Amino acid sequence: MDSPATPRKRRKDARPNELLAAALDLFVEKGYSATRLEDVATRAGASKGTLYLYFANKEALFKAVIEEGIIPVIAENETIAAEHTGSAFALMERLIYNWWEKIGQTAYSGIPKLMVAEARNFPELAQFYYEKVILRARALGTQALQYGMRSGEFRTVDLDTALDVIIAPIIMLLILRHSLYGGPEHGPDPSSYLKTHLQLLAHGLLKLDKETQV
Amino acid sequence: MDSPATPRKRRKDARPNELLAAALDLFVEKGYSATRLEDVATRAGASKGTLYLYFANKEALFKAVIEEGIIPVIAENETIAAEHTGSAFALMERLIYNWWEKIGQTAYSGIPKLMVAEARNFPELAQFYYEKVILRARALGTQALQYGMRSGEFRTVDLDTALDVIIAPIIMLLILRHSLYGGPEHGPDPSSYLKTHLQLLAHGLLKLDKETQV
Amino acid sequence: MDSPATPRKRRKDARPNELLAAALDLFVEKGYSATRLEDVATRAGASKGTLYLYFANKEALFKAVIEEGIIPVIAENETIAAEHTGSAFALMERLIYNWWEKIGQTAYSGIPKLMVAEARNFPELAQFYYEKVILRARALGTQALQYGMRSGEFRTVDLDTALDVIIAPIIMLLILRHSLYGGPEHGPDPSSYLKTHLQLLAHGLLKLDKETQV
Amino acid sequence: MDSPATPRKRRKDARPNELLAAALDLFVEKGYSATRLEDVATRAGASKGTLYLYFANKEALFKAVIEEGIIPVIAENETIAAEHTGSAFALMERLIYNWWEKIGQTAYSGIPKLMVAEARNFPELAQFYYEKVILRARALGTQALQYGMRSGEFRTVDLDTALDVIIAPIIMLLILRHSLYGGPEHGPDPSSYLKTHLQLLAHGLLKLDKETQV
DNA sequence: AATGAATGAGGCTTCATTCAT
DNA sequence: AATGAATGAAGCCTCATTCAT
Repeated sequence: MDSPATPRKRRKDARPNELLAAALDLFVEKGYSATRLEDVATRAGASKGTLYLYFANKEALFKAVIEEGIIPVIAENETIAAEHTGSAFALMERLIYNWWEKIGQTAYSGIPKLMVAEARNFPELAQFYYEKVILRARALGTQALQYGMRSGEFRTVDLDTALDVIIAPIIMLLILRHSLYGGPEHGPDPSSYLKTHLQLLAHGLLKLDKETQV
Repeated sequence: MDSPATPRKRRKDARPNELLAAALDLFVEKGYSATRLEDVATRAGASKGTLYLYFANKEALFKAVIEEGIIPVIAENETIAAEHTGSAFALMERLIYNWWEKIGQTAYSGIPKLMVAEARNFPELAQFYYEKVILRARALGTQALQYGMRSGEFRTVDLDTALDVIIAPIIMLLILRHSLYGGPEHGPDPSSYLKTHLQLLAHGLLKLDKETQV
Repeated sequence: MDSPATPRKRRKDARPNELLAAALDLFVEKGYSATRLEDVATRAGASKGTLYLYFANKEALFKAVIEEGIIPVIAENETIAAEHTGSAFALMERLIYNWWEKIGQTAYSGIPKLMVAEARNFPELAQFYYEKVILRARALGTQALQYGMRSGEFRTVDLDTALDVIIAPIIMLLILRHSLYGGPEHGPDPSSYLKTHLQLLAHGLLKLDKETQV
Repeated sequence: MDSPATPRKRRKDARPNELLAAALDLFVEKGYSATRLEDVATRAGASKGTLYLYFANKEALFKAVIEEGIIPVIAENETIAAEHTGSAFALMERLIYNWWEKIGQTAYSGIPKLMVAEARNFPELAQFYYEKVILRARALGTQALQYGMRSGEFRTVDLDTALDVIIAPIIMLLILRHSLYGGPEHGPDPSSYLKTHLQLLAHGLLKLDKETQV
């Protein structure tokens, strides 16, 4: 009944997403600098010129990739945190596992490594990522830590530093899988890595009388 | 007899080191790809041609930087481990602090970030770094963990994964200081960061009855 | 009977003129080469494709602009010359002032500069303009000069050269207003410029005993 | 005895001038925009990259052309004016003829047309040319006119406008030879054109009782 | 041992023109 | 009659590497 849009029209609507998907793949594989826009276009089945119909330049393309793929997950986590009832540690687990599912297990997992790699040479991108992603993500972590400290569930720790130390292994896992270990299929096994990390955290963060929790 | 070399001779011998120092600075600041050999030469007070007298190409220059600066520290840590007497945790601390002193507080601190950033695009470099640096460094960590587990000081953990989780925040600290936080003078404060990390580790790794240790 | 065309019909007929008007504006502002057809279409409220319905290509569009705007003024001046009675100098004044009014005070004033700027790179356009505009305009000037010389009103001068020297400041006025002086609203004041020019001409061309004329 | 520099050295010293000469030719032939730097290099017997050893970019190359070729002539005319003794009209003639000889009869004669053609699209170049060339050249003309008016040799005229009208045919002569007339070898004959212009000027500018002069 | 001039492949971006709808 | 998505050739500029001196 509702005959699908004409092929032509379908194509048009799909193009930006096809380009974004191709861009994500290549940015993750090669990094920002080394990704050639022609390759992005070709992988999306388009020509160089077509890409410029949808994105003003390389930088805009990259920002769009972030905007489409990373920021919605941050927003999701904000909702999770807002609606959470239960222990602070459980909240941290949920935030970490949701992030892992939506970012860590997808091609987006390569973005943090990319940012780390190119931030110094592309301050504009670094600024964008810092404001739109890092600040919002850290705010969530801070929230969870404060919640746990106030409720007496966690020991008292320095917020910023503890957050750094908690986040580091997670980011590092992403980074390793996309750099020295040569592709997400190699490197440490994520699920045991995360379990180990959370276990160490449980022992490290929780007060002694809660030692029995995992 | 032991008369110092003539100034001329001194100069000549110094050239490669001047070039290596300049290369280190620029590699760390810009990354491998974005570092221009002309800038390296200029910073060393030499000409582009001269650089090619001492190093076959960009890759050889980079490998020489690693060879001169990183590998000796690994060797030092191997000696520390071999000669260590005392608790396993104390050994881990010594290894970590020596690494921090010799790498973390020098320009070499930028190398891990660089490797992480460019490994995928320069497999030859990645291979070199993996074999000469990563494998040897991990062997040391494995050693310390095994030692602690055998002696009953540490809980039983999966060696590789635990090592990953232990190393991650240290590497991450280096990485952050050289990327998103825009220079080693920014980012988390290293000493409290490391202290926090070791503290969490102490709680996470040590068996319960040792909980009183720091 | 003479019912006005339907709005639809009106619109349709207006399209080419809207496109020509937009093209004139942009050609004058940017020059031929630097004018983007997409901008022309957009300014006319149409799409790029539509433009190609009415004009085979950029060149055809440009020729149409000339055909619509410049050539009719030449034709007008031919009528003025044919019907003129009075002094030769008065004829020259009328031709110059009519040109000034119809071309110099409109967006068409930018065309001579454009032609001068691009003639070498677009010989086809140069040829067109030379035949359709320059030759016909010069013929009029020649006519007026001959008329004045035959009647004894003007000194004897070399026709072609005198014509060049007479025309030059007028064209130059147009050119300046569209180039270095950055827009028709700047540059020399046209009316005093033209008056000065005609005054110098009067003194230069007229025989001594007519010195009292302006 | 003084053996010539080595061919290599010779080459090196000559390169910038060879490039400037090639650039002048092509800028004059094609205009600024349409000149391809690769063509400039090729014409100078060099490669694209070599050009960038000497000039930072297209703009710098163009400015260097002006700096080398036009500005010295302005300076020369400033000296002529400063040292002139004789009639104001004679000074104007000397300035015009020197300009004609050094600019009008060389490839530099194409520069004014280029500037007129591209000023709007390259404001940076326009600014440069206006300040370094136009203002200085006009100052000279103003000087000569004032001198003649003060001495009673010239009628009283509005300085700026008169200057415009006097300069226009000269610039126009250059322009025509480089645009519609398709090359400096065509167009009006310069010497009779200039003579005619000066003659009209003499009649137009000089007071009546000097009418006998040429 | 040292220089630095020269090269040319490679990447981002623009825009006239085409054509399926 | 109108659209606007798509193409791809072309131009500016960078930089690792070579080599004559």
